[in-house]
Amino acid sequence: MIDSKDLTNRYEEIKRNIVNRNMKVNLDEIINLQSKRLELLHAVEDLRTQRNQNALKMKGKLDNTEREKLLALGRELKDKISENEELLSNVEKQYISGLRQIPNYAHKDAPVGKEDKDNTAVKYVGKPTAFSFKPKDHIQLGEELDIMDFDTATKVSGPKFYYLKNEAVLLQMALERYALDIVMKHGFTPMITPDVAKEEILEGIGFNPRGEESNIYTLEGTGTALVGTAEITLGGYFSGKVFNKEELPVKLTGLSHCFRREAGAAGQYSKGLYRVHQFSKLEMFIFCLPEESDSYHEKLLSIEEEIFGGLDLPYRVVDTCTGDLGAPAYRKYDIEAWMPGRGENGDYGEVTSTSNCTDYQARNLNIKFKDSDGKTQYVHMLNGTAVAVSRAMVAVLENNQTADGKVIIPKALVPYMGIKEIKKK
RNA sequence: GGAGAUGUACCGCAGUGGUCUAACGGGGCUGACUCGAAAUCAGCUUAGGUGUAAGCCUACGUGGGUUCAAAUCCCACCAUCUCCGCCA
Repeated sequence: MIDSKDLTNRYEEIKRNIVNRNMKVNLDEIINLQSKRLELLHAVEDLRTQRNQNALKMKGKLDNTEREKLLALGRELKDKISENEELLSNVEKQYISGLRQIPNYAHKDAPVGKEDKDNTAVKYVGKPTAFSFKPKDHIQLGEELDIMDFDTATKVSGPKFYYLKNEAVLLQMALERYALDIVMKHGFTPMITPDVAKEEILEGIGFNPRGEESNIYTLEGTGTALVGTAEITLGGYFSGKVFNKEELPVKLTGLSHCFRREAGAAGQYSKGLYRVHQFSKLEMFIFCLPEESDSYHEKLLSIEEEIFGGLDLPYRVVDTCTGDLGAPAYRKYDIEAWMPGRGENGDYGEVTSTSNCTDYQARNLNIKFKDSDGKTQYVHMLNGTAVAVSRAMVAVLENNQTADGKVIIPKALVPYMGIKEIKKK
């Protein structure tokens, strides 16, 4: 969430930002709750002071009438306190949940727009792959090469699940290891993270585990959920932590499964491996000083480009518009790879995403650093995809197919796979 | 899953109803002594909220309860350790 003091200090800016992000938040009501909360807090604190002083008077020996008087007052205060505390806690809950609805500020250069159409392509690398034949999509390739099985997965697990077989298994592991080596080279600590997280962590990162809109699978009765990304477990890793200034930046990279409900997602653009309930992803995460987060964000993007560019795949970089940012993000870049089997004649499809969430998540998760003068401030937190295996696989297979139905393995992956091509059995 | 023990501030640990404003020790910081260091001595050293400020309020694993008053008593839960059972 944002700093509660900003509600009045930066009122106009917050209001404009909510509009730019195409969100509906009743800011005035939240401000109203804030002052109501403060009023009740003062009342409760005043009553507690009276209670404490009254109790203090009863320490020593007292005569009976005096004692009875103090006891009566104590009882009266006790009732008043619990009455007011209940009011306070109700108002507080509403206030906090309102405060959490307010999105992060947006970077001044983030394009203003309502939906993904308004995202700005800032860079093109390579040209859409040209074929002398009609290219197949990855689903057809996967079946013909006997490396994927969607139908059986639907029978066993339901729609939007998949089995990988044979070379696709090697390809998944090769992609993970290839990306891991690059990310480690940049000083990230490798981790394999839990695939389950507590709801308070999910919410701190900015995911809503509850409700129809939620993209998260909750584990009933446990207070936990399956993670949609290792961003959750990497970001939650330091919840409650106070860093010394010299300890920053901390750079982590985590490999995890990712589970997403994707309720209602269907159609041409979601087929096959592109949108699935479960996939594997290597995620990068940085905790840093506020003044450094913009430059680390650029750094995360450049690592993503190094990974994707290294596979010789055509892609573009997109600067995400305000309406498409997601509440915690201050700025977000996506890499969209060319996918020849997407849509009628091929299209770009998102393969990575990197966000600078500034102090928005840190305030929820209480992650700070101690300045040289001993003051504490919230850290800035950034995340970025190193490789989302299923989507990377779509791009690799579809771009590297040949007229005779084979797939040529990108040079960078050959050492990790031990083979140069995938052909029919 | 069963039995027992433990959970207190950066670390260790004391505290079984009211000066707990959380002792004591370690560590850290500042200063004195010293050419400098060690040793020694003195002082400081949890976080959040609220208030112009003095101050006040909150937090002793978490959540409830009892009481005029809870680190302390009661209930539930969580975590850690030891032993047993099961298990990749």
